[in-house]
Amino acid sequence: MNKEKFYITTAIAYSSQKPHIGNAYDIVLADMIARYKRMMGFDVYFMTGSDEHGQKIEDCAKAKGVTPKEYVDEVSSVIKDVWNSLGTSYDKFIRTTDDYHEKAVQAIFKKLYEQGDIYKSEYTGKYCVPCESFFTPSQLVDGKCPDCGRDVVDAKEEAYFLRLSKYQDRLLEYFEQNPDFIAPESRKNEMINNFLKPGLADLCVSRSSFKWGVPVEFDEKHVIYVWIDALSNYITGIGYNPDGSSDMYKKYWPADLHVIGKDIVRFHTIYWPIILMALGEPLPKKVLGHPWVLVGEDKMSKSRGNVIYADELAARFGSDAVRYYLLAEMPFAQDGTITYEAFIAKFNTDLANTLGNLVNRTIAMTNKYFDGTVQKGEPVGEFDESLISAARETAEKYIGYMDNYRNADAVETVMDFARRCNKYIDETMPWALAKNEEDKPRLMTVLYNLLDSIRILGNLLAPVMPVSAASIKEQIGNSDESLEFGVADSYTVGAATPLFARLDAEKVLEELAREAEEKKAKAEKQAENVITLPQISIDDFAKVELTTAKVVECEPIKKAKKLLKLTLDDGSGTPRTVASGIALYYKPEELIGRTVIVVSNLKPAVLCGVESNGMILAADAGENQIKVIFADDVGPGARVR
RNA sequence: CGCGGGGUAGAGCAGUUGGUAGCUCGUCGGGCUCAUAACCCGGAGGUCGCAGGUUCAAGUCCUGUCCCCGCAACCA
Repeated sequence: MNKEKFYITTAIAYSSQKPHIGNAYDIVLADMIARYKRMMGFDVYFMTGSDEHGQKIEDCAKAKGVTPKEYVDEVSSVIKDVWNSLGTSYDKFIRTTDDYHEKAVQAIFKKLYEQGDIYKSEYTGKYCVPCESFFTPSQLVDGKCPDCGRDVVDAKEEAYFLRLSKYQDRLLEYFEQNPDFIAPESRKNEMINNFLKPGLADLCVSRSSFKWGVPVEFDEKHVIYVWIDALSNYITGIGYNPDGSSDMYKKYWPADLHVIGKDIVRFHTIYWPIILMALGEPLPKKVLGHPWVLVGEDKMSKSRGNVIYADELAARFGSDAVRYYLLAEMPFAQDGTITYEAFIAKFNTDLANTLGNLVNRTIAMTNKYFDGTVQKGEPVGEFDESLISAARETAEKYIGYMDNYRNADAVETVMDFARRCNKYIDETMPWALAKNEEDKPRLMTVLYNLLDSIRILGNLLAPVMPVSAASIKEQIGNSDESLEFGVADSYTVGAATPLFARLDAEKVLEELAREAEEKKAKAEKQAENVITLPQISIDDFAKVELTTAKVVECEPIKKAKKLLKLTLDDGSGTPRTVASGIALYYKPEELIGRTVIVVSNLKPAVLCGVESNGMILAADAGENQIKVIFADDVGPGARVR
């Protein structure tokens, strides 16, 4: 018997910091699919890992005073711990610092270079001589080096480029021939319209401004662009090497599914296929770009202080509950939301009340009325047919949804069946049957029907909640994995132990609020110790010319979301135009007539088509708040020192 | 006019090829007692963003318009 293979991967987690629950959704979703495919008889290989190179990591390590390798060793193990705390069943955890991976990436780069898909050219940009660094125009601060503040010069640097343009048409063709390649479909349109149709510019695939990466084998002052390095994990992890691949690679590639976040769809549906085309390897069958997990309305971010970590949630509520929430609550294409309130509500209604209680009451009755053992009876009674056909339909619908990766719909279908089972109890009223000896056979049939339904429920839920599914099997004393009704001859149940204990919402929320307070206090303490800029002399400060100026006119800049165009009277007689990124915080009319402080000797710069001569002083007043510093009691044109 | 997605009961969401607007939570009322104060039934609650159009018939197709969210550019 030759089982069909199914190779599934997640995005590898970037090892700059501990992953939050949004990052964890990626692997939980992939894990559900992997477990489901195993259940359906596939030979599944499930890979995840960590992405450990790049400038950001080099910077993080420097800030912490450790080597990059020490830094990623630490973070990578944290990532692994978080994944494990969620009971994910990956077969392999690849690290991009693994020796074989780095060697394979070098070989890939070399092969592409030798066949001309990667070529050496020049990268033009702004260069700071003392810092020996290149910057893009957008990285510059006041037109100067963001690191040292000195002038930058136009300069060229040699770099390697990947010929994306050469493969553009072939990729477009592939999209057309494989309409299911990108899911959801809206993401596909975005890629085609935004990137493919305007034309692809060749991608710069080497860096020489930092060292923490895979060196180009034949030109060691360059390191390979992190995305080339990271994407390659999908093939190097199963043994690909241009100089000779493993049998495993031949068996599993191409991947059946890449599960990734919607933010990196571009890399997986444009760059990655092109790399594979250039290597002469088949393309993955499908890329699933899932939405994000938001906290309330907002994106999770450390600076907002609203980060929820999966492992902490799992420690408190259990890994199954976390998995259940993510898989049941996340829409297919739109961003989903997590809040503690919603989490607790879902936990209580679905897991404790509907499912847990169903299992509990059924087993309790089996013990109470039959000492734990019931035989299969004739399902002839009223309501039986309806229950049994519901069981069958549930399995069918579930499979249909799962095959299309509609996880939330699949879970919902299963919970519907659990509700149907609860209804069956009310319909048949076992407690009434128990009162008459002649109804005992009927009562036995009812309980058997319930137990067999619960068995199916457990099996369907196994990909979502492996721990609870195992507990259900144990409690009903049957581990038959068939999804068909009536396969068991009899049941001998164990003791009834609640699957999920109801949560006292108020109490839990209070506790969480208290802990959040403590955390915040701690974070603030740490914030006091943050590294500030190096000290400067009074002469340095004297280079900055600050002047008060009255806002004469103010209007939004059409093409920009965050910019306001201000016309200022700075006492010089000629109006001064300044662009300022405060459109989200101030309306034009709020500023007209007020006096602000402007950095008046700043080099002009063009922003969204507007020439800006100077910069308004404003304070970052807490999260997501910017406050302009006003000097209304001083007239315009005064020097500020 | 940069590209894309969305606006459906108090909240969160479904609504294939146009044909009586559904689900979960919440809410109100009722029932039951096997069970984790759980379970079951019923009611209330929606001009399907707005305005036009096509049609015997539109949440579903077309046009215009407003708002929200991503991506891109820009946060001097």
